[in-house]
Amino acid sequence: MDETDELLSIRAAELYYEENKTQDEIGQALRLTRWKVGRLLAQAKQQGFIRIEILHPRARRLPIERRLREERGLDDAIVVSSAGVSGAEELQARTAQAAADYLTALRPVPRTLGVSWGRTLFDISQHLRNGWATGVNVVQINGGVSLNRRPGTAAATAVAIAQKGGGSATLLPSPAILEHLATKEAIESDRVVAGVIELARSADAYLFSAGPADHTSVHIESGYLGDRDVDLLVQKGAVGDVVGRYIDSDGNIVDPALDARTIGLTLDELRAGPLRIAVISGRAKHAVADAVVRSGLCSVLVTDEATALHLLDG
Amino acid sequence: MDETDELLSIRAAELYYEENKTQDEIGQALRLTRWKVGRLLAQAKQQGFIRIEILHPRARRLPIERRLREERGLDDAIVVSSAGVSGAEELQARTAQAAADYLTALRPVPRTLGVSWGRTLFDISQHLRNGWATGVNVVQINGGVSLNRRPGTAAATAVAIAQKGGGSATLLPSPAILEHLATKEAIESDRVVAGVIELARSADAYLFSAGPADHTSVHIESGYLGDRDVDLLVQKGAVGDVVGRYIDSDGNIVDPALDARTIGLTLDELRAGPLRIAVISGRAKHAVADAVVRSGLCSVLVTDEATALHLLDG
DNA sequence: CGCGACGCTGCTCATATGAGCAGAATCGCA
DNA sequence: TGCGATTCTGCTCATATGAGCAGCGTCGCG
Repeated sequence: MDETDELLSIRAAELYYEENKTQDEIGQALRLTRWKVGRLLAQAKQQGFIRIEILHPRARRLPIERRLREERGLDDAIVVSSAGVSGAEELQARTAQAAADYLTALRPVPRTLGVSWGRTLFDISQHLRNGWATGVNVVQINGGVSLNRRPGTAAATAVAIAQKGGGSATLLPSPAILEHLATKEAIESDRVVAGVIELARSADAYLFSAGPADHTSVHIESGYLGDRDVDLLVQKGAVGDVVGRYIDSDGNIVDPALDARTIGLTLDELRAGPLRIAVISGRAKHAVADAVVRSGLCSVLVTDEATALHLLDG
Repeated sequence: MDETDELLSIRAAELYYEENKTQDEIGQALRLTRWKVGRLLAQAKQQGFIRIEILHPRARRLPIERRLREERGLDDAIVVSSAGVSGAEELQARTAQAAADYLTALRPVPRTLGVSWGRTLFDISQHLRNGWATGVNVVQINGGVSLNRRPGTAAATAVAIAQKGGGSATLLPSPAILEHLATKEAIESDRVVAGVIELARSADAYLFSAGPADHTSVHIESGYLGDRDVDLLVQKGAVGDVVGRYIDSDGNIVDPALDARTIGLTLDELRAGPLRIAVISGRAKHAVADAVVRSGLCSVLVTDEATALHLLDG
């Protein structure tokens, strides 16, 4: 397109999109045939001069979702729009809402849903409507009894999801990470705990998030790990954690000893699930989102636009 | 529009604008008639959920231009888009380009064009094409021999506009502001100077900018005023200057004594011109732009989107 | 200078879309 | 509950738009 046509296409676009003139009227104004106007508008679009945004908290980016499915091999992807977002927490809320919407629309409705816990999962539980399902049983897939915070946020999440879905929750009564391997093995061999994990293994779907490998991690907040521990994990290549297990950028466990002291489904058990919905958003989680997708931990990803574009274009 | 319809309208908009589906196809996908889809899309637009931007350095905002004409009584207005602008200087460049475009398209072509000088006018002169007019005579309308900077930027501006327009420039060989009233009167009574000012009074069109009343003012840079002087002017209510004359928010001269020492057209003489094109953009000039428009100093305004919106919505 | 190839123009025709309207459904109020 | 008022729905019809195509001009190359 030469200079003159480029300028004309902009003038035409202004009249078409801002003034709602017909292509015929624009032709008269610019002394062009209406066909020429149509072609100029097509060129303007094709050259990317026209940007159309949908400004709404529930808006999604379907073309990006398609690319995630096609280029990253996901079964499904939900990408919320970042258009007009004020701050990071708004993006979290939008993503949580989208995850809740996805769960609600999910067919067939899972009879047993395995869930992790954390800030993201809690948000999702809050965004779910009462009656989002009828009779969903929720089971925790990793340990989550908090050590120093008000106990029960993990439990509250699972219970809320279950109650609003007209079912009941099965809690995993255990800390996330134990200090000694022996303790972990003892807890794991407990009848109740073993039963819960067994139930978790057989869930129809998993819903989980991932945490960043930095000092904002919920594991530090909960007292399972110290700043020091996280620094060491990062040194070993950790980009974040999934169900309490720290992984590197390829999705491999970075510290097998630590992993052995972590209660809940293993990553391979998680990966064996038929439907694995990961909900991951925010700048800090770009790297771990990539690792989760790369290693096939999730089959469905709910995320924000910026994270999605990071996964696609680096 | 209730919650359900709002959500549906967003889904429809995604399919329509991002996936290029027809309303009929969307109807099938969402189990709606195509008429319902059309109505949902109309509602989405009307509620402002759909934003269409034209991303191009030459893009203008026609609806805002119309409002400026209608609500601020301008004969014409040119508003450049701020969409996708990286920094302040890009906005200046866009505005200067728009002013150059406006001059080039101006009919009838003015035989004599009165110009002020400054950063903005210089930019315009650079953006004009060679041969933008044939035989335009340019005359300076205010004094502009710089005291401490390389002399001639003012002259270079007028000369460039004239040369590219196939005409010649008449310079006003005088400083902008004199220290003593007597000196000013002496210079003004000089045959040559008086002749130039007389020619300036009879120009077919004026092209000028305005400066902010702050320490970035070109009058400080040129040595006509000190930081102290400007502070005093601001105290007296100055919002900026036009052709070297400082005005308050109603367009009145704030310091008559200073004004009397300023060489060039008076504001009333400027206001008497048949076509008065002001080119004003940038955050710092919002107040002075308002004063210029409010007091009828310009009949045509070339500006940026943010400044225009400031003039319209405060 | 001649000739083929390419791109651009203005058209016809098919399709997509918006305006307007009559009947159906819903609402509000007694 | 009944009834008028209002909104909503699905339609017809007019219009706007995009696809495709033949003719023209222009360009590059021999």
